[in-house]
Amino acid sequence: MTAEGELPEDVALLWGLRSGGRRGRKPALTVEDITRAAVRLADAESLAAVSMARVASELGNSTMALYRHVRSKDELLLLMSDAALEEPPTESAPGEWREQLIRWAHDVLTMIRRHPWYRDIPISGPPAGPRNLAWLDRALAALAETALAEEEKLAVVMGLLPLVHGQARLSLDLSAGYAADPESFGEGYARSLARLVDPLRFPALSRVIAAGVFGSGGPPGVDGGGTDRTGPFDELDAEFQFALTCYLEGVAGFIARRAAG
Amino acid sequence: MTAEGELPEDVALLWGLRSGGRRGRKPALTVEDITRAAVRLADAESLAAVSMARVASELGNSTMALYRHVRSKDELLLLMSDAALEEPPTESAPGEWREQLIRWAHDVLTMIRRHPWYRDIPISGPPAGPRNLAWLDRALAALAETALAEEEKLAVVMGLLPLVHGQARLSLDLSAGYAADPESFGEGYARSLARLVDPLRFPALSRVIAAGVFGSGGPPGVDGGGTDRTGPFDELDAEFQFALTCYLEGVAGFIARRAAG
DNA sequence: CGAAACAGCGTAGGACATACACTGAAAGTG
DNA sequence: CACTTTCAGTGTATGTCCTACGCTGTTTCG
Repeated sequence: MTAEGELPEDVALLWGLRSGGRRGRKPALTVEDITRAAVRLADAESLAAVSMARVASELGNSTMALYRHVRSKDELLLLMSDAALEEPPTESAPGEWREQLIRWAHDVLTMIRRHPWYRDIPISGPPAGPRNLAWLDRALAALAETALAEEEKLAVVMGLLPLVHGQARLSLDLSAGYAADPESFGEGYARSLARLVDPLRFPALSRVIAAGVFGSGGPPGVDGGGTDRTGPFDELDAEFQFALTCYLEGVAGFIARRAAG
Repeated sequence: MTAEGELPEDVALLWGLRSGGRRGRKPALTVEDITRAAVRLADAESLAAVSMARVASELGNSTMALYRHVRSKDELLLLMSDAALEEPPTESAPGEWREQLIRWAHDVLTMIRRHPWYRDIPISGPPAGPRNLAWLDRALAALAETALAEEEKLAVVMGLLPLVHGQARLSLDLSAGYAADPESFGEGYARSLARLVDPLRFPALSRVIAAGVFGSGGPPGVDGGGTDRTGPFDELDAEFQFALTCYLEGVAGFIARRAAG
């Protein structure tokens, strides 16, 4: 498609622009096939289940066949990280910038929750994959009508990103922990804390414990840790909602100041 | 110390309350030794370098000796995650709640940066380790004088946490990526983007690119990816500062409303 | 002095990523 | 059609990892 000029290897791979000669045996595998199989595996089990051998056998090929299409497992992970992001909705979202960003953050969050392994893939560089950039674009588009400079729009989005990712990671880790050992949450957890936390050493914390905050509302609502996780994350979602609202209120103040001065 | 009653295994381990008989051969290794050695290894190289074999040989023992003190590698990781957190400063911080929380967030951030592997350890449950709770206590203490209910104080802190952790992860991942391949940042990155990003498909994004935002201020300032990373993280720190300010401004509004109503 | 309890060690099994040399198929060239 | 080049997929081997299991030798209690 576009000339492949001098693009970095990784970027070319992400955009499907690996040159590829036209002589020799016809490939039976494509990069897309491999990525899809890996994503399916990760969705069904976990990122740990994604080994080159498993992916290859899932495709009915030998392990080493994959290395013709992918330089290393890290490259495969890179591909997976872009494939996990589904195409963002194209119709422009309704509402002013704040509602749009809230919507965006929730979309990202539920998307990550559909692919819980996403959080375990290390980010090795700035966003470069097509889907990743599509989501970035959508967030920036929400701020298009505001009085912010382009650089400031980016800063707002880049501030939002860790909030969403951090929230996703926290809630998913806790869900996984809860699924693995429900005993360490709720009641039992509260009792352990009460026993261990010395009111002299941890005054503020023990006041919170004494208020019984930890007792009832245990961990996030989890449907069982299965493959498709659309269940209620009410408790933590409320926290996320709160944090998001606070952040955006701060941004609103910033925008108002920009518009005025 | 405190009776070990019915504490969960993990919690007992974290608080150093593993029973341990007094008969038999004297232990040459303690859990603390093992944890310290593992942390030292992770600091010096990476979390991937922390294998049971490496840790054991670092201590001049055989691999399997460690399993007398630790049930699995996951338990060791759990111990490491609490050990990475240094004891928070005990003198109560000056200033009102907002300054204190900013200070707290920066302390946490620099602490994580001193132990970059911290972000790779999966969180398997609610905070239970002594140091972890100490930091939680300090954050809650900052809000002690405010008009918030105990539950709301916790919500404010729990909202702050993903922000800090997400920021830490993002900035460290990017630093690592930059150290591994500086070409994919700055100039080259901007040029790749300009070539790949179709203004029709990504209108908002290409406006940002056209504004030259990506060109100059590339990645975080990194001193080389070595062991001790106290170098300037200026670029991303500014972004973090911005996000933090926005969040806390929202919290301030919330507190004001609580105090009024 | 037994006997029980306990720390550390050696081995072995199963999993992993991947380097390397190989086989055989497709496409171009004469 | 024959021959060569280029490339896809395979098999083997190396070095790493975690950890289950059984053993040896030491310490302390009855």
